[in-house]
Amino acid sequence: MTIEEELKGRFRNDYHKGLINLTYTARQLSYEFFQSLKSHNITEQQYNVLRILRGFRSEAPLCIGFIKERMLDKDSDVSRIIDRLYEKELVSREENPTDRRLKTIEITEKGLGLLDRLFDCEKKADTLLNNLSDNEISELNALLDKIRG
Amino acid sequence: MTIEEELKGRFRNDYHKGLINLTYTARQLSYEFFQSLKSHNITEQQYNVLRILRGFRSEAPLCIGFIKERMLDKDSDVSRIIDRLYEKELVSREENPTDRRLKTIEITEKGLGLLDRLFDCEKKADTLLNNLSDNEISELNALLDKIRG
DNA sequence: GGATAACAAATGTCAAAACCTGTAATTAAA
DNA sequence: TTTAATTACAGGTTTTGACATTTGTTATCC
Repeated sequence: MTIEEELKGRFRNDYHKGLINLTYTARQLSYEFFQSLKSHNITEQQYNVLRILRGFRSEAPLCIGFIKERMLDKDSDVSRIIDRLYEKELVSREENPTDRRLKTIEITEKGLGLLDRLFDCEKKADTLLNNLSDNEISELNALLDKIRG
Repeated sequence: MTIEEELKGRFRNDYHKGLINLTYTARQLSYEFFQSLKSHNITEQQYNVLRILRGFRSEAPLCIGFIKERMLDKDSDVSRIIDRLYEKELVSREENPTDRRLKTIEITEKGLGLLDRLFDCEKKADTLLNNLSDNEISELNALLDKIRG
């Protein structure tokens, strides 16, 4: 395994190793999932926007700035990502009547359907952590929560 | 913290949460580091290639395919990333005399110097895990190693 | 009320990169 | 020798990040 090669004994300390280890493990695990997005004709950023739109539906109406704040990459060009989702009819976009500077973005039924079809891919991704026991998973989550403070 | 909002109680199970938690935490941590690359006029992928070139110098000569295998994104267009590094004189590129299908890529002194200057950024990144004690870091590394099998 | 600032989104422009297809050169295998 | 496989690279499209500017709208100040 090529990651292992590089992870072998090249670290200043455990903290250094921890950071690299975290990065590599996370990317390795999500790689397969992100690959599966391709066959559904959707990109990683477009998926992230859809996920945000679904996850925060209870806080509607959602505007572009709200989505932007929640993207991991703060400089992402959400206006144009929405453009592409709109063309695929995965989101709707309307003027907010109470503040016409804002646009109200919603995930459509078609968008929800796509996320549902991706659910199988997501579930398969869960099994990537099967090497850990229930206790170990809880430990991992506790440690990660603590990292973020 | 917006990640926290989204991490709140929307998971099928701890394994699901573990995967998302891992992904988000890793991206959050590396975000700052990759931002610092910008001021050094180098992109994330270009940094990854340079790091591979330095890390595996003992296994020279390194060809493009070798680098490609070790990139986290297996579909990355290493030929053209090398093009850009070559233009900046951060790598050299020569024909491999024993197999002329291959190109021998090496990091230059200028490239090594750039990585050295990035060392401060890397050290600063180590401190991102300071919320964890020595013991907790060891635990984390052990868990991550176990995930990858 | 009217000028002005603040704001949200869209738009323009460029570079980096993923992705796809294909091709040329070279080597390996039949 | 002919055929197949390998390796790098080129052309082209699309997405995205990065940064600046513009447009329309709302809020604020006098």
